[in-house]
Amino acid sequence: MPELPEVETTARGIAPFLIGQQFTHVRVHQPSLRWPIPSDFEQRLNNEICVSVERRAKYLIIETTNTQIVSHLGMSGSFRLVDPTTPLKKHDHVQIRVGDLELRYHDPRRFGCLLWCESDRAQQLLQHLGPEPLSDAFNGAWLFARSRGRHLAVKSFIMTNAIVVGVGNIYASESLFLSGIHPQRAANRISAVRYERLAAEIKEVLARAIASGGTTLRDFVNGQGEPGYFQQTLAVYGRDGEPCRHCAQPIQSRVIGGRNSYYCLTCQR
DNA sequence: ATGCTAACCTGCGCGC
DNA sequence: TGCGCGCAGGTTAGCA
Repeated sequence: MPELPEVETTARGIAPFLIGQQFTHVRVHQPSLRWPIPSDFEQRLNNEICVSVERRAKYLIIETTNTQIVSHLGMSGSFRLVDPTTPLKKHDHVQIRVGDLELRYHDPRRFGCLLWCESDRAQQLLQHLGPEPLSDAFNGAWLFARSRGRHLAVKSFIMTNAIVVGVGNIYASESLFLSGIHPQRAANRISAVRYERLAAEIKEVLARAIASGGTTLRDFVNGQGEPGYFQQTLAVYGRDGEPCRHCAQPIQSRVIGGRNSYYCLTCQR
């Protein structure tokens, strides 16, 4: 599930309950994620005081007095705060007591990770990340400059983390629809003006999704339900064969860069 | 360098 | 009801 808005919502949701608190009763039940949870995770994290919880790209950075954790939720990961007496669910891989609550990392597909920030692996993951989509460093001029000489489909281009972070499969389709750009168009065959529009739509759609996800923060405490943004009306994603909300022509779908992609043949060129 | 594919895993929904 | 198949929000490794 996690696209950038969900990671941001997670960070904002858990931060107030973690910051200033001591981590105790740290337990790892299943270390084999995308990369193994370090063997000293329990021992080294136990009794640490949480200092901050931040998001970078789709990574969560949890800082304590003496160390720093980098976590990615992969395709199916989530952090939830629950009452410590709540029975463990299948695929609850890590539990950390935080005051009166317990933080649990849950990840059925195990594509996520929990790493020490200073590890070679974590540094490798973080070092080539492009600008944050909601920052001023990300704009149409940046996309235009970086796309010269690139022949790949624009959808694959904006999903490349070295270009811009946090644009996942859902919001790539959505932002291209909103900017009237065909997802298959070669990245270097799009004008500066159209990239200006695309950058603006990426910011807009992500900001809206974060605002909508932010309405369900309490879900992180009682551990129920999914963030609300996912219920928002999507213009094209997953609407294969349904009428375009703009022109009523059926929404098309095809695989681009190995990912299913949705678009309107009439509205997107 | 660029760009494409396979791979990592489990769960779910669908057709039979 | 059960079973097999295809597909799923991400990202890296490896190969042309």
